[in-house]
Amino acid sequence: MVQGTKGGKVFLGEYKHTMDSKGRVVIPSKFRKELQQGCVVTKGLDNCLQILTKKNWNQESEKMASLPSTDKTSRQLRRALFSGAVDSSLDSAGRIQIPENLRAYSAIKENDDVTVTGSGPVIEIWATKIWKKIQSDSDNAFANINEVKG
Amino acid sequence: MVQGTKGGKVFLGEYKHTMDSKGRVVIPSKFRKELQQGCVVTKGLDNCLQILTKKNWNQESEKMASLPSTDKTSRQLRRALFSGAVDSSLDSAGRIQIPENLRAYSAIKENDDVTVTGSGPVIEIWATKIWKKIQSDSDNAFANINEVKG
DNA sequence: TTGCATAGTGTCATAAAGTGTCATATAATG
DNA sequence: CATTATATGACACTTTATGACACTATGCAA
Repeated sequence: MVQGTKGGKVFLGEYKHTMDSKGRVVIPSKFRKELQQGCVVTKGLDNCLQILTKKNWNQESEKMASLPSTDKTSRQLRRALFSGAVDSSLDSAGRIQIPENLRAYSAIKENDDVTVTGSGPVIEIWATKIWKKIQSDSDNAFANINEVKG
Repeated sequence: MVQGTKGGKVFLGEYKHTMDSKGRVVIPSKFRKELQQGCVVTKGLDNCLQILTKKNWNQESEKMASLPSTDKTSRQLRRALFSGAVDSSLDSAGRIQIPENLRAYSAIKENDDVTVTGSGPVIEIWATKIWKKIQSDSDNAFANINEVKG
């Protein structure tokens, strides 16, 4: 979804947190500066959530908004993109509120362990359970590539 | 039908409510500000209802009005748009009344579950039953695109 | 017309969800 | 180790959602 954001911030790293009893998740302090001006949370692949800076979101969504809604596929894309997104911002403690539908999508419940990762132009939020599985897959793929190359 | 509202409010998110016993539906608080000055409810495609801000409605209806009435599809679209539309507004509790004909169109009955979604320039109201189906279609279309894009 | 039924509107009380703030615990940094 | 920053939980507070109920308007039939 998000790609080729030339010159934009690159988010790196992996952080463990928990969702609090009110559905909030702490954003690692290293990521906060870029999100101070507001951010958008959307559904990502493999049940993760993505946090985009306002700037990245605008780039993505403007394409969508201008598609003709007479075309069925366009309508579907638009609905998926917009209905799965939320305007958000950090509170004074550096947290964001995850709305119900996105909590359901990501399978993160109150008090669950959450992994927040920097993934280049976007930040991803995972149920730690799911992240562990994905990570081992990714690591294997990475190892295999290096086997072949090296 | 509705598209390309550059710079206008972009509605985001998915909210679950019910229609009350009098045919009213709560509008999520995040959407209310833009509708305070009045709104228009129309029939949308795929059995949803759409809520447009006054501003968007004016833009749309002007486009429609200017379509050639020699073209059959244009005439049909125009009739559907205008005859299915109602001027409306939020009550003091943030709800709108859905008139009988639109309830029938959208298959939403008293006390039914309703899903309200932000879909960019417009707000859509769905019978939750129908939304669930539409959503999985939309999500699939969306996922496919992202797979391809990488 | 009067009375009745139905649909719609407005308001309130309660419940639920979300937000903000603070105190303490933990970790990071020099 | 001392200092600072960050994370977490607790709690108070605000906003929003929901259902109930009374009131108004409208149409229909006796």
